[in-house]
Amino acid sequence: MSALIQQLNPEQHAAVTLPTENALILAGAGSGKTRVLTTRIAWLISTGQVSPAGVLAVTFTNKAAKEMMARLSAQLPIPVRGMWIGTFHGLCNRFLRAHWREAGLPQTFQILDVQDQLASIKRLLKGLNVDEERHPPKQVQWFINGAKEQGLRPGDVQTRDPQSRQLAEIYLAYEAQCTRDGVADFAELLLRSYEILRDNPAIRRHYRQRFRHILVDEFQDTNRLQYQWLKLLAGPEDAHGACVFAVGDDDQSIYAFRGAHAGNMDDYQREFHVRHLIKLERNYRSYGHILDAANTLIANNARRLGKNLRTEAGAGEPVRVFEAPSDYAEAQWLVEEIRQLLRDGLAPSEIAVLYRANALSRVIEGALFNAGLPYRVYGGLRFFERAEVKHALAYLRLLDNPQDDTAFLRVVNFPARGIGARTLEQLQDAARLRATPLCDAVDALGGRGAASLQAFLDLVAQMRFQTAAMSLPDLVRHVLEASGLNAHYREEREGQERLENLEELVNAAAAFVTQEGFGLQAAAQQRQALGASSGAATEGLAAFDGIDPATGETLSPLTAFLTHAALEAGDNQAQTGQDAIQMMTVHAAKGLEFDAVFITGLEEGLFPHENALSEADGVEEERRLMYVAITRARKRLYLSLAQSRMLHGQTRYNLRSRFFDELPAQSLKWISAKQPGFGGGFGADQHSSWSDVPKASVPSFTPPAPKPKQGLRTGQAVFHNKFGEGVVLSLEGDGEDARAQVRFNRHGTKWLALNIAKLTPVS
DNA sequence: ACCTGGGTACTTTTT
DNA sequence: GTACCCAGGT
Repeated sequence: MSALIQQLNPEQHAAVTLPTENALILAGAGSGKTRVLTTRIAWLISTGQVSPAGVLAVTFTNKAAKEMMARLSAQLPIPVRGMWIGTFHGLCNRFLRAHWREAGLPQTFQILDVQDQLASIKRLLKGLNVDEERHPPKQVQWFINGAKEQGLRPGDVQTRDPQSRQLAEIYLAYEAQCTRDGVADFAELLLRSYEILRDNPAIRRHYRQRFRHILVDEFQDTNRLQYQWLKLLAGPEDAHGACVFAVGDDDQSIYAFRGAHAGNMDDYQREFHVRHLIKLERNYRSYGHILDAANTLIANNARRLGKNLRTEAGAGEPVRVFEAPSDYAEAQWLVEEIRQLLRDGLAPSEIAVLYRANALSRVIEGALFNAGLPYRVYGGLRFFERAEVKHALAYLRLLDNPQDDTAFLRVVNFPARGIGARTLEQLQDAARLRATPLCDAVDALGGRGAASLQAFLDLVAQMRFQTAAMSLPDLVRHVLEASGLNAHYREEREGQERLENLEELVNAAAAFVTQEGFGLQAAAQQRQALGASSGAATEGLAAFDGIDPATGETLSPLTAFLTHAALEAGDNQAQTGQDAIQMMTVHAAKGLEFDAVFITGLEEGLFPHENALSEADGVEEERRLMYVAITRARKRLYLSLAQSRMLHGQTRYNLRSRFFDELPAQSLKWISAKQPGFGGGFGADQHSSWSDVPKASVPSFTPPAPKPKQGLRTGQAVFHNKFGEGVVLSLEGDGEDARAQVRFNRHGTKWLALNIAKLTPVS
């Protein structure tokens, strides 16, 4: 332990060994934030100031929580699994599983993700006969989540005008529907936990006595409700209050659009009487020019707590800037620069291409693909959000809770079993009339529809019976077969990938069982090791995940797995297993670092984004976003922009981003190609040929060059492979070594390596 | 049950 | 440009 402490720099050391009082650590990018957090916990425990059970550490992402647990278990010889380390939602879920009675939830309540919630709202609006023009489901969803994140129930919502009055009514009906279904949405997990703590003195007292130290990661990202929750949990400073250790960086606050309130940092300092504000300003990540760029840029923001990153690593290479005539040329330049970096020995995964909006990835992806460079695009659907996986999960949810109408409607007729829209409408009417879940209204119907519905219920009941004694992976496999999902996708032409995902779901279930160490024995051992249960939990309060305080029963593996699926949506792309160039939005890059970083599309309207210009503090948030992007780079940073770019179906001519005027000229090197446009090679010598493009020059509008004619054009060829038949949209290269963008159906395109001889020209 | 055409939106996103 | 949703037709 003392060795760990000694490795810290003076700032970090001061933070880790702070006395027991509320503190705020202003942790700059790359300043060893996670290290300080985990070492603080390790220090507190190893010096006997707190037991592992007395620590609560909260993060925003599962990734951060896992990272913290991994590092902590490397530092301390204690089982970390049972500690209260997790995301806000994960910890609140754990809390609600223990106090499901007080929460008024079924013990096996399921969690609605964003998709489920929207489906639930759509169903509700139909039932209420609400005009979807007047109240678009998305807006209703936004309203409800917004209200919950401010701690407001339907009765607390301001209802001055008819519009908001109706929204409040919908909110009320939505709550009733969730209760009937036995489900909770994400915001509900937090709000209900908050309310239990607020309204139940015994529970509040228990947790306040238990958690002596509360540590918060990414504090600048907390929303109002999360802050109030922390305040309630910590309790008053004088009496039995916990000690709060908040770590954050106001300059990296980029989530205001989803309710993050960086002002919580000011409130926290005031309301928690913070005496020690420690700044971690020594950066261990980037070279000097990169940090100079970051520091100079962010200094343009008015309201800051104030911080300046420094390094002892030297100045390094200047930041390279490239202004391309078009988005296409920008991508070509990118390819050449990346090739050079790879020649220099950089691993592909150490190169990141960042952009402000996902739409910008397309051109770049095309260029990388055609160049034969391996890449991975982050974003899009995550594993547990895929349609086929959601279908499977819906069956699993029905096993657990037949009243889950969202799950019911999702699969009642999938795979198709002759239950039409009219039958379902009748069923929903009947259920509404009786105020029961759909499964309890089937007997109200007659005719063929009723028989089909009954057959569905029987199917689910049969699955429940058959799987009762099965292990979780076996259960999942059985449901995939018995439900007909596997058969359905085996039949389908393009079902191969979906089948693989379903198989992956079985693997995920198996991995989950292994990881969680299911069974009472493991849980009991964990409790014992932490020395938590006997003392505090004798009050009848559970200490651990999924343990019913009254009966001591653990959650079933199935319920736990479903919770896991909702709370942790998984990776957003199948692992290629290949070392690949990383492509992602700037938001997605937060918390990551790479040897070389490209920030693309640095144009007015794009970055800063035009929508942000009209919002209060919008430009400041964009600037913070740019700050985050810059500070991702360790060794090399590239900035690029295009004078013209195809966006929303039309060519736009954007001006150079204002951020260039806010960067230190001495840290930038403007480069340009000898032959801008197409066909001009951006050879290796380009990298040393700096041009003298003056920084403030107005970009000249080069008319977009015609796209080079390369092989066949859109719709002129058909391609066959295992995916089926597809239309070639664009083609590069020749012979057996061609690459093409192929559209296989009306839903999306794929880039493929193919042999031109295999193409069938369209007559 | 499946296909097709029209209409629309389109910044960022974790849980 | 294009991705997605929904309505209405086959």
